[in-house]
Amino acid sequence: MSTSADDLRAIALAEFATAGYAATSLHRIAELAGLSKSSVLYHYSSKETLLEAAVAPAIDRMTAILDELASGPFTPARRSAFLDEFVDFILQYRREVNLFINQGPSLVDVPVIDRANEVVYRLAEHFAATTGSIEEKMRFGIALGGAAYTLCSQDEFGFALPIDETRAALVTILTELLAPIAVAGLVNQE
Amino acid sequence: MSTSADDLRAIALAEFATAGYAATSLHRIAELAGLSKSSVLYHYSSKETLLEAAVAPAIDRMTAILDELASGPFTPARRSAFLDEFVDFILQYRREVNLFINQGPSLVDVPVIDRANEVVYRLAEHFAATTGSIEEKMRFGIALGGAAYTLCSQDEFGFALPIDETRAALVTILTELLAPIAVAGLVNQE
DNA sequence: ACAGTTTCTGACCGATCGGTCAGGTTACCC
DNA sequence: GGGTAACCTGACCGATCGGTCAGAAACTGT
Repeated sequence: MSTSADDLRAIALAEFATAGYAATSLHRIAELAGLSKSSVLYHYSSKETLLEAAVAPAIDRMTAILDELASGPFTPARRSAFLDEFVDFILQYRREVNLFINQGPSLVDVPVIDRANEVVYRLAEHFAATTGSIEEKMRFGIALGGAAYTLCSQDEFGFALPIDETRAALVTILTELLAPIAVAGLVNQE
Repeated sequence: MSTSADDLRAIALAEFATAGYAATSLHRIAELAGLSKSSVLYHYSSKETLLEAAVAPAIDRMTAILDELASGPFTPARRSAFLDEFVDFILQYRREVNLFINQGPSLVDVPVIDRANEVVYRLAEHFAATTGSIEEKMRFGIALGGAAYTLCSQDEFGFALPIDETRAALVTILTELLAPIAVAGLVNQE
């Protein structure tokens, strides 16, 4: 609600994504926000709560996209629309996605990360279903992990690429990567 | 030299790659090796030394591949041979590569990681040169980050895919992803 | 001006971190 | 068997971690 709480959320998200959850101390977050550590713990009762607040919107958004996707047949038109939505999602929530991809496995005991891992699993399930070959699984993994890596390393290297050009390139590359999977999911051809 | 030192190196590498360098304590490594924390510090004088021992072979190998690549013109035959070598490298050193990709930016103060980041930069330079478009940069990033993600999440999910099939799929996908860049690097066509 | 609520802070706590050190244990060599 | 070097350990250190708590400071409505 207050600006301090929102500031803390944004700062924590950026630090968690770039430096890592374990490597980011509450003192560091407080320092960046111009507050004391106690104030951080006033707005968020624990470090874990802060992580949850930081990543929950991204999980909710991705869940909504998946629900919408599961509500009807996977026609080519829907496939294309989904890819656009997915790219927008990755662009808007690149820090959160990077956090899930890079630190998800090492934060399994945190409930909100489990929710995120479930969403990733649902997404993988939709693309590769149960009959996915090894190459299909790898195409999906490379697309997801690769997109997350490239987008967040932009932050880390300090410069920001023009967003519309980035989006167009991402749609091109992901469409190319996932095309065989999407076709197989639609007509299940060998 | 001794088996303890090698065991520690292997255990530390696996833990650093999956749980993260900051999140892995010397006590944890010692526990997995069946030793005391003091014994770990007997074989490696610090946690940073242990990290260096764990990742140095991968950096040396990648440096050698890049030196060889820079020693002559980038003919199609060399391009194909390089891709094979590169895929073998990623497969053999998947834990190290995953560590560089995921934690490189957050470990900039560690000298050996700086060496790794330099190697990644040399690699990127070779592919995208100075004229690389945004899409070319992203193709390279997705290939590298995506391959590292898919290979290491295999470890994390507990099962290992057949290696020859994995290698074949990886060559196919990376060739497809990097083809436009390699061609541009050779003849610099628009 | 007053009371009440929100926001913020420093002092403090137990736990764990990486690292040091003195000394015990094992293995090898003559 | 004695010496010696390699290996291993528990006790300990200062620093930092996440988190608690009592209370100061600032803002609110009346």
